[in-house]
Amino acid sequence: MSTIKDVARRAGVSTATVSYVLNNTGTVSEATRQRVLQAVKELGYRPSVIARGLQARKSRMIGYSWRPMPPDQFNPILEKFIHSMAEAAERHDYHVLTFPSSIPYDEVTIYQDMIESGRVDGFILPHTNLNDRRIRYLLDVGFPFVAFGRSNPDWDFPWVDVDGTGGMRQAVTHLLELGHRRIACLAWPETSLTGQYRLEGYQAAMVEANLPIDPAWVVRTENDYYHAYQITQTWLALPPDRRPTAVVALSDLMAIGAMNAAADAGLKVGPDLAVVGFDDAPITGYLRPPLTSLRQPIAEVGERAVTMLIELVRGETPSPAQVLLKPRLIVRDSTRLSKT
Amino acid sequence: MSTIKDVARRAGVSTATVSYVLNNTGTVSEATRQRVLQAVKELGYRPSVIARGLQARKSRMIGYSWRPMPPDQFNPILEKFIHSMAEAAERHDYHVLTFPSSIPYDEVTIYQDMIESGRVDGFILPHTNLNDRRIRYLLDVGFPFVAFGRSNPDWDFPWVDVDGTGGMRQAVTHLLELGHRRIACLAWPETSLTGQYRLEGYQAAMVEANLPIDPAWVVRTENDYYHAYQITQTWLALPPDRRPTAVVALSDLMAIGAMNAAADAGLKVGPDLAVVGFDDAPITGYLRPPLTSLRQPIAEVGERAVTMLIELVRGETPSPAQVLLKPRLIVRDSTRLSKT
DNA sequence: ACGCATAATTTAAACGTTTAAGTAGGCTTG
DNA sequence: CAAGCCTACTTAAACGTTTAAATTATGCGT
Repeated sequence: MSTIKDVARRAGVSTATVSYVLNNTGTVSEATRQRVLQAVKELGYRPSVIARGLQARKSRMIGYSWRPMPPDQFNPILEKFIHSMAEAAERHDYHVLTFPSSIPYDEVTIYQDMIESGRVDGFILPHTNLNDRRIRYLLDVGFPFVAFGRSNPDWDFPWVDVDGTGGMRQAVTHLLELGHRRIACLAWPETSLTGQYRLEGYQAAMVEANLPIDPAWVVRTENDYYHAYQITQTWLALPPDRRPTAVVALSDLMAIGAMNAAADAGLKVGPDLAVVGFDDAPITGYLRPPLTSLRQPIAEVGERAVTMLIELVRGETPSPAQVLLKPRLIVRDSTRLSKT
Repeated sequence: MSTIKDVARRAGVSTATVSYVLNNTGTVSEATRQRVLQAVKELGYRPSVIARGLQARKSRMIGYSWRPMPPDQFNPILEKFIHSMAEAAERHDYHVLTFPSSIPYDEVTIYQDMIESGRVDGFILPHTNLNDRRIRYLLDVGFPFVAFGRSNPDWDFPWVDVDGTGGMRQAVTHLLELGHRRIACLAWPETSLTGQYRLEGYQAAMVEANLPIDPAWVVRTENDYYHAYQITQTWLALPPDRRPTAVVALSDLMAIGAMNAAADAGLKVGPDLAVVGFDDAPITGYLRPPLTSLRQPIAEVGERAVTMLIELVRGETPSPAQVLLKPRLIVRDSTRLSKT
């Protein structure tokens, strides 16, 4: 593996000149520039990113850590997200370092480790929440990061998020147009900010349509298939005038629970009970019936987050520093009335 | 951020001594050792991994690139795999660098880039095949890697793989025990080595049971839902004495295609047509009926591959250099005879 | 008290870059 | 034609470690 010294020797110049040519800095005559480039080509020289990193005190690495899913759940967005981040990063000669957030550790320790050892120049933070300790820590130490998700309104930090409120509003509006009036919502615990935004969208759409929300129609639970299944069962057991004809779920996993509960009760999902999910996981289209769901623009989230982060690392101020993207409702048979 | 010089100054020693203490090399008196450690603690000093990397000409990074899935398909193992690799790596102070294998590029170029810029010390290679150009290249340049999957038998390189042959044999044996005699197989094109191994397991189990394989029962196709759906339809249209009563698929995605084709034909999956998948994706348990599938020990694959790779990077020779792990058949209702 | 072996520590070079500061030489300018 | 100014380079220090080699301190046997 050849170094800048080898190139300099072969081109008959100093290493400084080579460096200037490679970085398009300094003033170099066209003749020497060509000689240097020739030498680079002949030797197949590639600058060492580590040596560059030492000099610049930058690693050109972006750290990304996600919460591992329990084995029976799926992470519908991880692959696309990492992929889009890595691609965007590569365009700027950055790379993505994935590290696990093992449970035993204090959540913040790993981030601290990564910073202090100089492994990464910045972070993308997924799964944010109110009073997120990682955000608080990174703000305190002034280390660059961009969050995928929001947090406390009085914390000023850069984020990209998907508009859960708008998404749920779309979903409910869609159901209203189909004639549904009694719409239930499989929600998340109050501790989830993301869940809160989504729930608000449901509520807002119902209020705007002047429809009452029966308290029984909103149930908060962990993101879990069986909970969703059971809750749907209780809904189906309500008296006819209170029984929901449609369910919007905060995730595809819960939507599947609702679908299966309905099917097991002898109902036809779609005509008898409409179901909408959130995330548009790749399998949704293969379910029976295929599930209507809200597709998040994951690739765009990853791309914009990384772009913003690189600006931050360079000392620039990304503008806008907060980006809210719209999800798109993918309509499938789980919200179609006609019996297929 | 303090450096080794700061520590040396504070402890009243040279930087060399600090380095010896930190790495447990050289001979340092207990008194100075304590003084150094004290200084380290007081300053919150952490060695710069970049500076270390420059000196050692090592990045302590493991590169991992995977083929992105088409949007309508899912990668059932990616999350677990990256997670297990990252955890194993961290135990040895290594980290995982994920990079996309963008289509436009020549497949090998990206690996070359990573090597020549000194980004990574080794690779984990997923999705191997016969005459795999990445393997050939890495062998030629002598760069450390461990493959997840096998390749040409006459190429000697370290790999970890899941025993597809044994897995399919398990699946078929399970079906035989349930009384099935006409078993079909949704296979992959001949170009897929993994597919070849799995298919051989199916064939071997049938032969051992002295059962004839009707040529119509083995259909090779790309890993695709719709193909699987259509092929199953043609099977169901066969005359009763040739119509399969069970289907083993080389992936969950194709198994789902088979299940849906059967359901749409008015058959009950399980009693009327048994279906077995491969991968045990997290959703399989939530399908109707839940899908019997072969679970790959992904976490162990990741862990062992990384351990082997780190040995290689250190110049050691991992033993064994080839590891074949058994998948486990998870039996669910898609292969149960009783009508639920 | 001396020489010697060994233990403890320091010096300085090296890893592969970048870049501030310095230096020639040619060109303009009054 | 000297003073100054570009242009096109080079020199050398710096980034934060490790480590071979050199140096100094310590203890031991006689």
